[in-house]
Amino acid sequence: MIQIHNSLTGRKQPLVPIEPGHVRMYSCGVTVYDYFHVGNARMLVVFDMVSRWLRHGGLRVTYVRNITDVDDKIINRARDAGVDWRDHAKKFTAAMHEDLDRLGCLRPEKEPKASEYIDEMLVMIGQLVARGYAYQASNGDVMYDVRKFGPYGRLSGRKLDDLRAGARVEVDEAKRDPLDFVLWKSAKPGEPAWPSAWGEGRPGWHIECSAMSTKELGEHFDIHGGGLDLKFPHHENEIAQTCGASDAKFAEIWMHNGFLNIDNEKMSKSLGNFFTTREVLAKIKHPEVLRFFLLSSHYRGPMNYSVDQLTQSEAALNRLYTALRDVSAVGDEHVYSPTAATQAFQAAMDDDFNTPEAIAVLQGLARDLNTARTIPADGHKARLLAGELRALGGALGLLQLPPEDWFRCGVGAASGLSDAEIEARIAARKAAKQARNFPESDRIRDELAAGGVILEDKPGGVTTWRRS
RNA sequence: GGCUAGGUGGCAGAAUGGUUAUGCAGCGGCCUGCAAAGCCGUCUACGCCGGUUCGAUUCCGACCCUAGCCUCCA
Repeated sequence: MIQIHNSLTGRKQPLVPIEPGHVRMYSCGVTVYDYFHVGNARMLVVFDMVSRWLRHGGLRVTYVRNITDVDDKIINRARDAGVDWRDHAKKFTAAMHEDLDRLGCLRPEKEPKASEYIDEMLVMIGQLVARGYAYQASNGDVMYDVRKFGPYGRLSGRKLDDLRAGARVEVDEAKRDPLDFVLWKSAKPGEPAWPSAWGEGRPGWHIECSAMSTKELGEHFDIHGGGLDLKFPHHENEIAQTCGASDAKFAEIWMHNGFLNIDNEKMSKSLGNFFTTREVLAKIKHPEVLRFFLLSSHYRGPMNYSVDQLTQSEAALNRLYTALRDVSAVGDEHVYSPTAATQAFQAAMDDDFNTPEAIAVLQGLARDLNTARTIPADGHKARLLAGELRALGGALGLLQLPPEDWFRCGVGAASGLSDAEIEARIAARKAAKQARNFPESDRIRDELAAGGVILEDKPGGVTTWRRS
């Protein structure tokens, strides 16, 4: 039984799908106004991991992750670039898909775009107005009246009065309460606008997720997720909207991933201390390094981004792929008999997706595998362990490359020596070694090392290599 | 000010009321022409102060510190 920490209650609870055997989950994706940053990548990888693990357990999963393609930032960026906002959003949607594919994130069942759900949003706003939860303010905007929604603040554990005591609330004469938020913004010249009962305008940010999740998953579904920064006010507002419009039960479990920090400060676009996923991918050996890094600490905790951390992740993957090297090339790697490792892995993942613990299990498995492969009689055992390691890694979206591909890619792969040149150097070294001309063979090895190629002599005169 | 999450060994990062996390780094050994990789062994912990307990890093309370939210943000 999978236990999940529910942000709504602050406790773990068993996942009992509303519809037996079928989990419906929604996560708030990104706003496509620029390349997404590594902090966004964390959320995207985390919920990809969640959906994978649920499927791994035999559940049918309908995963919906939205794309916000109508928003102030997009409109502003498009205007600055002198292009239509739709084209701007399309460009960065395509870029997002490229980067996500490289990170090994599977496509969700559905990726609704806000601009395609305007009608649904207007229906929901209409329901909110009709039921007295929303009003049209003097400036034409349609506002949500938070005082009317009793449970407001439940998710974030706040009371309206506490929030007001914060004092830094904006002054907006049009609002009945400073925390009232916009459902529908009245049109301004030059901005995208749609006709509505409240005049031409465009949606506020929060309403899109209520409309899209309801349309695609229904009013009552299993998991709703996103970054911790969306807990308040975005998710709080979503609850107010969806539940206000129809007495919906909405999401059973709310999941929030922690921040990716840099220098122990939150990485965010407004602070300017961020790296785009694209930049990071260009600097590392393989996108799997970033995926591994993002899964190497528990999803709810904070984690710190640093080059050193990425290097450690790369080293960890080197170790795992080294264990798989050569062994996995033999036999059917999908056939294996689960050992205690599979059980431990499953227990870790079932306990609120404890990926660091699960990764530790993989590392223990790698040790057993390394031991088995040094014993000739254990060849079969080694193959089974390799199969198990790959299968478990696959549950996290890791370790799916042929090991040789992993070792041959690297920062020097494009600019340095070609594979053929390396092989030629190795042959020359082998000749020198056979002539017991060790100074020469060592010179060749050092030369290759300087070019980022590390040699490893194996029994039987075989030399393998890898790029550092 | 209100609310939330944390403080674990050189670094990263889990579990756990008494017993090895795991990886990297260090040290010793095996293997190797020497390396690399691997294997074996090994050293560095549990913010501070009280309490509960036969026993607490683990439970309870106070305190200190850090980060985050309270304004767009994964």
